[in-house]
Formats: sequence, structure tokens, C-alpha cells
Amino acid sequence: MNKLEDMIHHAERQCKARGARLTVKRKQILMGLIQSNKALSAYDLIKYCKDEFGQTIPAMSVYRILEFLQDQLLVHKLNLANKYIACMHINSDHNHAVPQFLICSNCSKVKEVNINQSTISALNEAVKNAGYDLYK
Amino acid sequence: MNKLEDMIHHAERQCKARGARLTVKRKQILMGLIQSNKALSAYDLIKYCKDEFGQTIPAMSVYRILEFLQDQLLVHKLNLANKYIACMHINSDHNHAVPQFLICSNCSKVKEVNINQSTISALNEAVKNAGYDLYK
DNA sequence: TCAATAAATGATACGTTGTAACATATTTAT
DNA sequence: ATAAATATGTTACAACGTATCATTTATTGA
Repeated sequence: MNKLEDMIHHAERQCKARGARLTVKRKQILMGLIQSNKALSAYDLIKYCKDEFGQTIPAMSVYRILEFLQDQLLVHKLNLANKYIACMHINSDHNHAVPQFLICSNCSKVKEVNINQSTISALNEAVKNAGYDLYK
Repeated sequence: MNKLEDMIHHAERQCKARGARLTVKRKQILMGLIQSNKALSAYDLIKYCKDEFGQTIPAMSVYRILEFLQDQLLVHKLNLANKYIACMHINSDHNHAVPQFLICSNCSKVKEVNINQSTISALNEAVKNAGYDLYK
């Protein structure tokens, strides 16, 4: 199986089903995120499109494309970092819970996990009982 | 008990023990991080010092101060985001394991957790067995 | 088919963030 | 008190993010 092709194909059908268009450039950006397998900045993706497809896409367009991909639930934005990662559930039919990320402070590895609200609450409670507060 | 004062006091003794100086400005930056209780950017801290102490600290100085505070194990840097948080263990004597952060993709809440290497390895293994790769 | 409309992308300009290089001030030690 | 070390300031610039307006490309309906 080719995971990349699978995911792109699934993304196309998902867009079509919503009456949205997965244009060439949008597809390229999405491919960049899927292939890189890590969180990328908009400018990382500009570089990727330049290197990979010889396409010079202006920053503004990349930001708009990323916004579009988020709306289509194909991409997550890490607000803290202004970086983006492909949703790991693109080609599955999981329901999209609130995504959370484990981020290594050394190497910036990111692990997407879905944690349901009750678990979050429990964690909150446990931390509080231990005499700490969650960073907010 | 006053948590802030405790932590500052502990930080001062810790610096002195290492032959380092916790100057006024360094203390102010550290206080900002402790009080805010969340991850801050250098420019957030410039604003904090301006608002709180009427101090105008140049960006360069803030970056250097943050580097110093990291060296003293008083502050963590979230490399992915170029933001900084006070180490939650400033006034305890826990040994400093590799810090990890749970970051909410919506509101940017950050939870610092210490996970030992064997747990990380186990997580890695489990994820792999499930047919996924950790984002890197 | 072809104008009218909507959707997508491009260009320009500017505010914010991060850092390198060099200069000054402050502290420490002799 | 002076030299050396430490801490902070200044300037200039590169990278990142976005608002505004302009242009191109796709879709629709007579």
C-alpha cells in the first residue's frame, strides 16, 4: 500500500463531498505535510514546494491554503508554534476529538493524541489535588 | 505560603551556589514567567517588564537572560514555539528528567511532565506496533 | 457560448520576532 | 584603584506573519 497516495486520494474525495476543491497547490502543500512527518512552518512549506515542484508560492497563499486545509480537517495547526501537521486520521474514519500534542522540548518531535474531555478533566483534577496547577 | 517568593528565594540560592548572579532584570524576567503561569515569548516578557516595573529591556537582553535562566535550570524553552516557561520544580529537589510538554492545540495550555526514557521507548514501541510512526 | 459571478491566487507593504556584531556599563578580584 | 570578567545596551538586518488591494482561474446561468 502507498500511504501517501491513499491519504491524498481520501483527501480529494473528502473535499469533493464538501463541495470544496483540492487544487494543485493545495495538494502540494498537503503532500509536504504528510511526507515530512513533522510540524512545519509556512516558510518550510514554501521551501518544500520550491525544491520539490519548482513552484514559487507566495507566503500569503500558503497561509490561506493552510487555513483551507484546516477547515477540511486535513491539517492541524499548533497555535503555540504557528506550525502545521497533517492530521494522522486523514484516511481513517475516526471521529475527530479535541487533538492534543506531545511535544519533545529537545528535538520538537510531535505526537498527536486524541484525549477525550473526561480524561482531560480527570488529569486536571489529579494535578490540582497534587497541589499544582496546569499551565495555562 | 507565598509560592512566588519561595521560588524566587530558591532560585537566588541556587544561583549563588553555582557562582552565578540573579540580577534584578533576571529576577524580573523569572518572576514574569512564574506569575504568568504559561509559556511566554521574549516579546511577551518585554511587555511584562514594561507594564510591571516600567523597565524597557531590549530584546537582545531578554534573549540572553532567558538563556541564562535555562542554564540555571530555572526555565525551560519550548524549542518548537520559541517560548519559555518557568520550571515547575524550581523549589523542589526533584531530579530533572527530560521534560515533555502537553500542549493544547486550541488554547495553548501547556502541561509539563517528566517522562523517563524507558517510558518514551515503550510509547514509541507501542505506537510502532499499532502501525504508526511518531512524528519527528 | 459567453458574460457575470464566485473562488483562488498573486503583489505590495508593513508590523512582529529573532539574532549577529559591536559598544558600553557594571561587578569582581587583585 | 585598576584590570579582567560579566552583564547589558545599540544598531542593523533577516525571517515570519498578515492586511489590503489586484489579478487570474473556475463556475454558473442566460
